[in-house]
Amino acid sequence: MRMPIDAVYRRMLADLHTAGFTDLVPAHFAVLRYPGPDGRRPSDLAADVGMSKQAMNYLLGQLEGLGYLVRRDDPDDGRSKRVSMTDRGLAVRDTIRASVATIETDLEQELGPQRFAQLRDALTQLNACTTLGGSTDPGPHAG
Amino acid sequence: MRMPIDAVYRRMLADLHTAGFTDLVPAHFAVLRYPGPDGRRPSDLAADVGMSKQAMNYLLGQLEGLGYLVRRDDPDDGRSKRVSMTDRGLAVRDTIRASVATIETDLEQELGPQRFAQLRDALTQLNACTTLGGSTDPGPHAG
DNA sequence: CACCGTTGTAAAGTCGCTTTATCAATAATC
DNA sequence: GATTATTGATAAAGCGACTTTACAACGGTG
Repeated sequence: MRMPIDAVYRRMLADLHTAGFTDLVPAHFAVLRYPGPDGRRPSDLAADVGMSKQAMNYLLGQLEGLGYLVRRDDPDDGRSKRVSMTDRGLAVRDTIRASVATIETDLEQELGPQRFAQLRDALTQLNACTTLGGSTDPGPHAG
Repeated sequence: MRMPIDAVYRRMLADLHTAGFTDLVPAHFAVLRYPGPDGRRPSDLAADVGMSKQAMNYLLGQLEGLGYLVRRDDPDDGRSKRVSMTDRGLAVRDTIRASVATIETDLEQELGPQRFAQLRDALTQLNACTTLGGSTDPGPHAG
């Protein structure tokens, strides 16, 4: 189970690199994932991924430095900020979506339409079920 | 796809902790995985996991310090060493196997026998196929 | 206004690695 | 048999991706 998902991540990163976004590293997927950070607050993004605000802000700082997004003040709340994707950031988002689409097509071709649908449904069900339960909270442990 | 496997890892670690092996951390799974390090050489283990010999040796040093294994000289090759699991190490191996068995049982109960078998087969096929291809070589990148 | 919770962030530390560099033992070549 | 290349382990230093701790700015509530 571990190998296929690792392969998917490698493939996505490879697609991004060949598309010219060579400055992205795997850690950035914590930000650049569905539904994307555009218009959202750093704290909320951190909560989504299950890591600290500081760690998320560290990644956001990197992506801002690379020109993928900017953090601007929230007009409605003086404390908070809002992430706003640049054109480059939107291009990355589109590239990721295209990559995922082609990967799914490849998987469907490998497994056949029926088995692919079964796999998708099974994983979706596991996502929602409580059997594997457990919080996304990383808990107190360094590393 | 990512969420279920993360949940499995958390569950395995939780089972180990409740079984009394509270000093194990996720990184140790790189060593304590099928088929286990017993009788094997550090270099080979590193190659299996796809990381450097130094990193593997770092983990082996931790596990040796915790009393899970020892590194003794290879009688057939003066350069190399062989990993030998202690009783505690063997107990961990058994605990992991039991944990995996119960997790699979739970998944089978959640999905039903047929869907569980389908999931297993699909993932096995993806493991073997070249569509997702790509080497396990981490390549030259720090992180 | 005083109080408390929240947001962002700065600083320092930790962990799990990688790269680089030795050193010893073996294997290959002359 | 001496020299060179390869393989194995491992120490040292460094980096990336976090964490914990600490704090200042802001906002809602009494």
